[in-house]
Parts: sequence; structure tokens; C-alpha cells
Amino acid sequence: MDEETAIGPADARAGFPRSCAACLAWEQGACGALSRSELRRLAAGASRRRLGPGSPVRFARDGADQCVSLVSGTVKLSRFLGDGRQQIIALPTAPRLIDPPFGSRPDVGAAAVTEADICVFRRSVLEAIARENPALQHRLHVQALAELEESRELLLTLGRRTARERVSAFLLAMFERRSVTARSEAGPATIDLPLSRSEIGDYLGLTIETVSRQFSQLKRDGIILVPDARRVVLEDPRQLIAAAGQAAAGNSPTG
Amino acid sequence: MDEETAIGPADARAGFPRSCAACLAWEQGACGALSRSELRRLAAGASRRRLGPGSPVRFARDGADQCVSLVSGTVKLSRFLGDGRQQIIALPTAPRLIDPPFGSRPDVGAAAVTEADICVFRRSVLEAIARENPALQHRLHVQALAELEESRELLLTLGRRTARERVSAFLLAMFERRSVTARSEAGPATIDLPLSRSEIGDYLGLTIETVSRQFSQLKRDGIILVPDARRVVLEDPRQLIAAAGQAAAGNSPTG
DNA sequence: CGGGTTCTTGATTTGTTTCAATCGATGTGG
DNA sequence: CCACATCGATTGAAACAAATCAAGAACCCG
Repeated sequence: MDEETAIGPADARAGFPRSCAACLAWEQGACGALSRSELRRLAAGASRRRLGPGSPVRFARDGADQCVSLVSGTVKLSRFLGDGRQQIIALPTAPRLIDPPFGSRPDVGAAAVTEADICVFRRSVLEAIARENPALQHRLHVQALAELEESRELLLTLGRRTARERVSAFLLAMFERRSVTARSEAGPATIDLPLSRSEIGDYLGLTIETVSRQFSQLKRDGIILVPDARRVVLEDPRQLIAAAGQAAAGNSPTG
Repeated sequence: MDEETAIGPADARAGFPRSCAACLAWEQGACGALSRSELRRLAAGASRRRLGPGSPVRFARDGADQCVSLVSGTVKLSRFLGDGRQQIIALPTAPRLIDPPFGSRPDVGAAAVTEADICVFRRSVLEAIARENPALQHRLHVQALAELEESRELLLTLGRRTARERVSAFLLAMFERRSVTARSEAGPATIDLPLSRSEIGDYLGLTIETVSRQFSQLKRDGIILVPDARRVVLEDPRQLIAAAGQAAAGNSPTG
């Protein structure tokens, strides 16, 4: 997606902070746009943490000087209504800056959905570096635009798709973002779901029961197989695509 | 929101391209971060156009070298399903870059909802300038993050709010973005709606009939007055806020 | 094996859509 | 100036999809 990493391949990591040298998110993540000295500056105040599924990610409320990077795993970002209704608004996977610099994000909650590693560092330092380093700035910008696109796709789903279309579209999306190792495997396509039924509901604006019913329905229709609750195999991808209610070109039909 | 304009106040416009000197979006928009020479470079291939309500904004499909800036008015950005179902995903107001550089935006449609002026210029030139001009880059980045926040707010609305809550939240949002002149007026707060009932439906993921019914209901409850279809006066703002189902802090109640 | 959690399935209710008719404003031509 | 067509908005009745309420089944872990 982006050629210009400021630093060389993995074997050239000498001179970098130790924690960064071992970091999986090193090259692809935002840090890949950083020079040795910048990385050292950032790593100074940084700390790593491992999270189990479900553990909340504490964001810097009240303007504390923090910034969270997701180094491995998947988290859910949610917004809430006063009575507890929850909507998952994004499902970032590593490597990704959740809670990015310059953002004004209000009442967003975050929690790990898989095992996850996060790296917390000083927001002010990253912002300062970004202001001097166009490559980093550009990376962050492109990242934000990608998240905007994802968000808008979900908007279409929540606003206009039926329950069946929502879970079909969700399965398709999970299929497309599956890991490279899973992608290269032969045989029928298998999707590992990072979310529970309840979380899928919170993502798709549905109840857990409706999600479950749609799974059963797709199963009965011979479109998917569900060997266990966290896995789905695609029997008939063609039909799943049809069931998702595909998006169309943006030329408004009539105003 | 952002102090660092690269150039001085309005009376210092000498030396700028003529069309830019007269441009309303000049300082606040992205162009405000540009130097004289950069602005001249950009204005070279630029063209202005006035759009009536409903007219589609032609985006550069198939990678044509174009970029659209909204100079005045409001447009709707929509996504579509194959059978024509429409979801409005954003309602940008001037000054704003719709169809911004570096974005990969797929099948997004755009149409003016009010009278609108747009400025079309060469995408490659803006991208080139952005890569050299950190202030512009930063502005575009902050802009993208703001749009992401708006999008996520709408996500919460579409995923978890009832019809009544949706139109209440919509009215509140329209109230908050009303013009400065309208804001300073005395007397009961009046909201001018830029959208028709049908467009409000497309924005809130509802049908036109449901939108209409909710307006009538809020009227009957003494919360709003509807002097005509395009205007709403707030009788009881407190109750409207309650009816919108207010958002809560992001600390997940339980996972 | 028990105890808890998650998932599934069924019956019923409810909110929203769909279908259909009417109203009101605006504009046109006779 | 008044019938008449048009378009958006409103209202009503019926149909429907998803939520809610309520059991049960499957699975996991100690």
C-alpha cells in the first residue's frame, strides 16, 4: 500500500530501541515511517501491555498525554447510549493506531476481542514528530481515510441492509480480512470469527437472537457450514455475495 | 479550530489568483494553508461551478485527475445498494474538500442539497503540494478525523437508536450546525432544514413516512413546532435532548 | 460431574415498513 | 381567476421483520 518506509528491512534493526526491534508491528505500523532517533524519542516513554479477550483498553480521558497503538490482535471500538445500548463502530486489527493523535474522539470505549498487545506512548511526542515528519503525517492521514471508508461501508449496512444481508456482509468482510496464512490454505474457505454472537449483534445493530437465527438460516440454505460457534466455512460464496445485497455505483438513480 | 493559516487577513490578498481572491472558502478551507505560489499552481487547472439543489456532483471515476472542493452550500454523500436503496453517509457543508486527495473512495455518490458552489481542480497537484506542505497535510488529516467522528456518531444512531431518537438526534445536530447569523438571533431557536423528508429518511435509515410520523409525534408532544416543512422551532429543547437518547461515556458497562 | 456461559430455538409482541389515500402548496393553461 | 395537474408531506390500515420474553441445548472449565 505504501512504499516509503523510512528505514530498511528487518535485519537492519541495529540501533533501535530494544522493545521496537522485537515489535511485530514495527514496519507496517506508524513506526515504520520513523527514523532511528525519532523512534528512540518515542520509545522513551512507551510501555507494552498484553490484554486478554474482553479486557478494556483505557484511553486517556481528560486529555492525559497518551496514545495507544495496537501491536497484535483485534479490538472493538464502541459507543454507548445512556441506557447501556452499545454499538461497535470499528474493529481495528494490528498494526494500527487506535486512539490516534490529533483526534478529538469523545466517548469511545475500547476492549480487546482477541488476545492483544498494545503499546502506549506519549501523544505529545508523536504529534510533535508528525509535525516535522511528512511521511508519518501522510501515513496517519491515509490511515484515517481508510477508517472513514470502513465506517461508511458499515453505515450503509446499518442504515439499509436487512438482518440477513447484514450477517452475510459481515461474513464476507471477515473472509476478506482473514490472515495471509489462512488465505493460502487449500480446500473450502474457512473464516475464523473474532467476535461472539453478542458482539456481532453489537457490530451489526442486531440482537444476539437475530444473529443466531440468520446463521441458522444461511446454514439451512446450504450457503455456510458452522463447525463451531467461532468458525464458518463457505459452502457457496456466490450465494453469500448475493445474500449480502451488493453495493452499487454511486451515480444517484434519481436525485 | 486551527490558528496557523499560511497567509494573512483578507486585505492581504494581493498577488493571489483572481478566482481565489473572491472565494468565500478561501481562508477557512484547505486553501488557507497554501502560499501564494502554491495557490497559483492549484488555481491553474481549477474551475468553479454553481449547482442547484439536487444536481449530482460528478466525481472523478476511473481515476481521472480531479478533486472537488465545496465552496458554499451543503451536499449529500450517499452509498447505494444494487436495488436502489440509498444511505446518505455524510452531509458536508462548505468549506470542505469532498472527494479529498489520497482517498480510495469507491462508489460514493454526491448531490447538492442546497444551492452550492464547487471548485474542481487537479488532484495530482494538490497531492504534490500536500506532500511538501505540512500545514496543508495536517489540515487535511484533521479534517478526515473530524469526518470520521461524525460518521461514528451516525453509526451509533443507525445501529442503536429508535425512529423517534433518530429524528430527535438529527434535529439536535441540525440545530448545532446552524449558521452564525441564525445563532445570534433572539427568540425561540429555529432550525432550517436543508433536507426534504425523503432525504432525512435516507440519512437516518428510515422511510419518509416514519420520518413524517415522528415529526408529528414530537409536535403533538409539544417538543417542536413545524411552521413549514423546511423549518422547525424548538419548543422544549430539554425534552428533545431526552428524546434523542443521549450518548454515554465509553467505559464499557460489562465487556 | 456440576455450574456457568454462550448459543440456539420457539412464541409472542412491537416498531417500522408497505400500501394506499388524502391534503396542501405551487404552478399552469384555459 | 379558477379548474387542474404536480409534488412533497401527512395520515391510516395492514403486513412484516426484528425485538423481546422464555426455555432448552451445547460447550467449556474447574
